[in-house]
Amino acid sequence: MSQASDRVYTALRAGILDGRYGFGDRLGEIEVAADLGTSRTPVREALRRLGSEGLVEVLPNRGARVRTWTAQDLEETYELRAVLEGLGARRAAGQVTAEVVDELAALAAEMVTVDPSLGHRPPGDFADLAALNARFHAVIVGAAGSDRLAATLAGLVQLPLVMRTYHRYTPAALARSHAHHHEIVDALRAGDGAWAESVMRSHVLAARAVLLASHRDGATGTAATDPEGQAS
Amino acid sequence: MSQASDRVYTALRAGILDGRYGFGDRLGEIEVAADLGTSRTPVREALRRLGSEGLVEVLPNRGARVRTWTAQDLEETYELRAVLEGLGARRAAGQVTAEVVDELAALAAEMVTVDPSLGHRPPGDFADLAALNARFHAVIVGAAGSDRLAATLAGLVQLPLVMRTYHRYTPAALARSHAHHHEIVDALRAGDGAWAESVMRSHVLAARAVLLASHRDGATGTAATDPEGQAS
DNA sequence: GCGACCTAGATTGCATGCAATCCAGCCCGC
DNA sequence: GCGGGCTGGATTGCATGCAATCTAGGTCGC
Repeated sequence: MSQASDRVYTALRAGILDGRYGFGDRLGEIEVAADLGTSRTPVREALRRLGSEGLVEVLPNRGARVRTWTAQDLEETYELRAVLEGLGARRAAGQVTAEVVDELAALAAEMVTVDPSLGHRPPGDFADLAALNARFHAVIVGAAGSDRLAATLAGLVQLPLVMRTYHRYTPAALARSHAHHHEIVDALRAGDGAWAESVMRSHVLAARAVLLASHRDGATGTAATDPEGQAS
Repeated sequence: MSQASDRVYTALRAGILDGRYGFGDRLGEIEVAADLGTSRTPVREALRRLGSEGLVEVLPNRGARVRTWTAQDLEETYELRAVLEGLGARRAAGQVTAEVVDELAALAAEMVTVDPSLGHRPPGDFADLAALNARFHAVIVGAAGSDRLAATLAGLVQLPLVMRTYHRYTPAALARSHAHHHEIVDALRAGDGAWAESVMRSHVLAARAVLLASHRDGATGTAATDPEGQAS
């Protein structure tokens, strides 16, 4: 992490995710290097890395730009996540420990207590909810015990982060999301892989529906001033 | 492709897949650069790229080495492929054209005619079979029409290539593989997504069983002198 | 007036020099 | 004899110079 290359990667990634760099913005090597006080070499490496993760597109001899997302990109990504997170939940159900289930139950419960739509936070303040949700999903993927699955998913979760997903949820959709979380915990505690997989798939596909609906309503998803707020 | 970085990437990838570089071999930047007649910069880029695809592991300040595969790596990778290629088959069933189905049928038929175990090729000559099989799967993924799925799978198919999979198939397993191919074609022609998905999953999981069995029998999978021969 | 060509500036891609880090072997002390 | 520390060699990581490529603007011809 003291490596310059990693610093540049982290900085660029954060800049894209919180909207400092908007969709389609050019990322010139010289410009970025100057901004971050380093040389072009680590910047090149970071850009290639971000390119392989799908956050930026690099054109030969023409530099890199922040990738723009179409409705189809959203749909494909969430379809993949539904399948892969479903697989993760199924695997987790077969080997998760009681301690981890308890942790997940605590996370699910806490998410309800920080839901702005339920009056526990100022309206629009989804920061805590998003963080807890991310952790909830991360714990399940971890409990699946497949490094390969975790790595594959890591390359897909990037996209939702820039969309400030939670801001698009209606209170009803949020309530459904909470219900899903609790149901997933129950399925895992029961050791029922098929159940856990099924609920997880529903959970992700429901998130996809929310995003697609809001996408159709003209919200282009240009990440604005708000760093957090991704869901599912 | 005239780009030096791409040339190095292709050369290294080929070298790993056909066993010129064995599992665990060190890939020094200077050494590789000298071998390929270029400088260290494009070599570095190629190594990072191969690292993100899982073919080599790069350790900070310690260089890159060809990744070694455990039984668990095999299992996880094939589990992911089963799910993802199943998804691809399901999507393809809903939108594939008659022309593409005909092409797949032709590929499936031709695979039978080049099967060494059926006496149509010298024993052990799986080159044509492997090439046709790769094309068969690629056509289906293409027919699924999801760039994101194709990209995700591309990062997973790397592994089987080094294992010379087909050499481990028994004649009975090969016959089953052919039967799967024909059944997938039938399911696609019928537009039956659930059927196509199910058969494709069986197909990949059967391949996993072959690999795992042969892995247990002490075959470490160190790709030897034979460039081709991957299956499913 | 419009379009193709050409040139200039800028940017990426590659090569190479230098500093930081790591590993192996050796030496010294116990 | 054995273990810890240290030093030398080698290798990676970063910085920077140079060549190749691309884009933009203008100019010339029609």
